[in-house]
Amino acid sequence: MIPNNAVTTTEIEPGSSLCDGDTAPGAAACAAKVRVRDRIFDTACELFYRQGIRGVGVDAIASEAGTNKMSFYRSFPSKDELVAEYVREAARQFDAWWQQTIAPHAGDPRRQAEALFEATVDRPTQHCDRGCAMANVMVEIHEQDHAALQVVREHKADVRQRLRRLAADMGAREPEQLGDALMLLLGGTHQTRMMFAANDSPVAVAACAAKTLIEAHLRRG
Amino acid sequence: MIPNNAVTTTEIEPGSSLCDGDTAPGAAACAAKVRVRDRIFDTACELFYRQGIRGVGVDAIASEAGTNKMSFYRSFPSKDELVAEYVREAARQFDAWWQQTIAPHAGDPRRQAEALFEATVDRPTQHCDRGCAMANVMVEIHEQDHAALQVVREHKADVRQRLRRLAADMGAREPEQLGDALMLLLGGTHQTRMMFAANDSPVAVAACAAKTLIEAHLRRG
DNA sequence: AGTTATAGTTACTGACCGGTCACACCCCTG
DNA sequence: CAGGGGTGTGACCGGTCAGTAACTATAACT
Repeated sequence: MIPNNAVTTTEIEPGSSLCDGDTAPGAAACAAKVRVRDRIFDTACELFYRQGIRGVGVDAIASEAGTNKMSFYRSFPSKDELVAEYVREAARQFDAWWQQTIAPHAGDPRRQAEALFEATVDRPTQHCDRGCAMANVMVEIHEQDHAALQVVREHKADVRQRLRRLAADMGAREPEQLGDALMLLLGGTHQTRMMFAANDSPVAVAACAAKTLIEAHLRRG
Repeated sequence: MIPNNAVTTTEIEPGSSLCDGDTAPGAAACAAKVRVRDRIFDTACELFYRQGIRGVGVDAIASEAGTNKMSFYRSFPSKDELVAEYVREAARQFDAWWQQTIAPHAGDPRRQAEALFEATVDRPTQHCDRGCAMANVMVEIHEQDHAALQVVREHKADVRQRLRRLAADMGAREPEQLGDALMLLLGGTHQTRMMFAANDSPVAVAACAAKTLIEAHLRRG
């Protein structure tokens, strides 16, 4: 219903009389609208992650965001669409994290892969650890044709390709195999983070295990 | 409320006049009760796994089991207790699977560990693949004091210990590290199974990755 | 025959959920 | 000042949920 990055419900074409140009007539109202929508969305993302999709209702989201249900439904056509948007946002954040983690080691794919696992292990425990948001959505939604699930599947396939490419770039003889192994390890790291206290968790060895896998695949490569 | 393996709501002590002895007066009725309770429980386990805890109501469970809600509440004190029992059953089934997979390779812990991963990869896709039942419960329930969650945490800690012991028995120099790495890999395998089609899934390399990790830890051990 | 325990049926409660309607409010703009 | 768009408010609808009550039916045992 709503496009991926919906801004307002009003028409905003280039050259429109609203929300463009420097003086931006109506900019205040438009910004306020955006602010409300974003407030709702940010709140929803946090609640969805912490309490699960089905564990939080639109009423709770709205009131937690300091507004009400009607304002919610003025910004989002349905809860299902909000969930889909939540997953897209999670994918965007993952992409940003990935690029940011990779960047310092440009040209060294092996270090890049290792850095990804190190960053996963050392990930700050800001919000309570609930594992991978995508995977959790996959668990909670059992309607196989839900829009959010398609996003999750695409994202996971994308991550798989990235890891395979990393493996290929570092010169592994069987890059698909190494990439997939790292994929399993990464998924397991996120999943396991959910179940153990941070101070004594198998997660601690994730980076080490990744290095071992990489080393083994390069040794005979 | 109800003990783990509740049989009936009536008093059944040794020497009671009901449901004991060889001729077993009342055995038919007792068996029928057990049958109903088990029918409900089996149905609940399957529905919980396939559609998630929150995705299926007690009414659906009861009618799918060919009975009704009242019979459900005569066998289980609440849905939450049923969920806890479901998790315990999942743990029991996991234990049985583990022992059965381990048994043919008694005395060879390395082969045992490898067999566990091979069995995980080759696990028949009987019911739709929804990953690890325990992990899914962990995702779906956000009340941290829920009885089911404690069972999950204990089970995961138990599996961790088993893998660490396997690693130690096979002579790894750092058994905790290898055991934990295998733990991550195993969790990731279950999680990843959910997201990819069986004919082209990273899951295929799980056993191979496990062997690589073991090999690396034994080589320098 | 009468007792007893188990099971099926219907209807109900109270709470919550997703979603909508109607109306009042406020603030900006013309 | 008048108008209008975005926002807050409360009531409401239809549906689902967990859980309960009361009655009936069916056996089997005494």
